[in-house]
Amino acid sequence: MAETTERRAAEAPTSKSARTRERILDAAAHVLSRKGYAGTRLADVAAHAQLQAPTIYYHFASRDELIEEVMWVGAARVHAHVVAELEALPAETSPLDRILTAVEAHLRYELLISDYTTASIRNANQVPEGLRAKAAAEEAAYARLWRDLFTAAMDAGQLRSDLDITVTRMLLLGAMNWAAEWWNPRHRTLDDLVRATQDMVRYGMAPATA
Amino acid sequence: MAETTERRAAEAPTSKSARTRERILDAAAHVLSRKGYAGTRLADVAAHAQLQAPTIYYHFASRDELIEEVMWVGAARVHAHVVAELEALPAETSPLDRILTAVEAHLRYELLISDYTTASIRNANQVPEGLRAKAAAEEAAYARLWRDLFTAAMDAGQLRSDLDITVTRMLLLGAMNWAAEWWNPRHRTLDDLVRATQDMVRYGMAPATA
DNA sequence: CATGGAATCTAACTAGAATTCGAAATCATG
DNA sequence: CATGATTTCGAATTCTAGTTAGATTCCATG
Repeated sequence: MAETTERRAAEAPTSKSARTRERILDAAAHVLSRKGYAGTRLADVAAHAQLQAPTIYYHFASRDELIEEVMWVGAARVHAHVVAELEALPAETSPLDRILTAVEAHLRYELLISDYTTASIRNANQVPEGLRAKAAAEEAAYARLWRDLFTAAMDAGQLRSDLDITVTRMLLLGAMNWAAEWWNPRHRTLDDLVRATQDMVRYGMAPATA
Repeated sequence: MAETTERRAAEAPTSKSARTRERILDAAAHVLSRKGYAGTRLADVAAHAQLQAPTIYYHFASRDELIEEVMWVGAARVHAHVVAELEALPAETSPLDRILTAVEAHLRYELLISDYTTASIRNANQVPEGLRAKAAAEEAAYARLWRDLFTAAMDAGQLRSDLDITVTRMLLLGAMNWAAEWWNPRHRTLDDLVRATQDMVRYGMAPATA
């Protein structure tokens, strides 16, 4: 987490214009993640960013361009975060442990840090094709990362040999993405959620003897 | 205006009015599942139902009432389908096998049979509060069904004793719900998806020996 | 075949929201 | 403090889409 703060500090916008632009993007991510593509009103975004709607046009060419950037940034930031966490691991870390680390990184970023991620996740299928190009490319790269993690674990014999790693990978990502719809920090700590997800990966639900 | 208080919606439509009403509902479910709440245009719904937009008002009082019914029907129908499949099981079926049956029933209904289910799933968090009451009540009842399935399996010793059944249940439902976002019958059969999901429940990903 | 209710249509109204434009306010700098 | 550039705003424009009203077509029945 200190790492994230550091990275954010490094990317901290300097000029006033850049800071306002970032505030608008943040507000758009917030609204987009809750109201969906068609339901995102520039007036709402402006209110969250504490300015008037027309001001947005000084920083973005159009509503669609603003949304396109939110979607793209959302996908790019989880990806970068997970990559960073994986690279921080000791070189000898086993493939299965790398998957468990990726699980934790994905959940933490999605649920704690970023409205962008939930915005891009929830609207992946609602946004018009034209706006999806950059985001889709990022998502494809992120999917490759996960595919490689699973392939490595399978090659190392750390996964059931009859496991359908393509389907299972999507099921796992789905379980994590959906957590944004129901997880409530008042009912369960994020630590508990992370642990339950990792246990699910390792052990399933049934006792080992079954 | 046709009687709006009518309850038996899923049965075979008799009158011409009832059939048209059903066609509009089907079209609304289709559009809603793809465009989201705010993106659902009555003109699109009308086009899918092969009629003009104002005709919808002969069968529904407003756009919101139409959408409310789609959301409610969506939740109610999966629930009813899963219940029916469970009741068809022999009385001596083990709690774990009942969970696996529910998994299969949920996936098949969601992915094969019903646009309503995906519509209600995808829009649960986007629809305004006022429209969510009936759907939310249905979803709560459905959640209780799953909770009872898990509790029974835990009591029977068919789940790991340290399993967090609340979180795990939501992870499982999330994995299944998310499948609507990515599952493509051209890449994987539904049978394969069902099997992979059930295996995930039973065995997790790692080999039993690990 | 006539008739009246049921069902659907076309045309018009209206509200909301993206966008544009020119004025006003703010800010950096000499 | 003055001035020009940067940034923000209020007002006006335009387009979209829900809704209403009234006319028209469909259809069962005597």
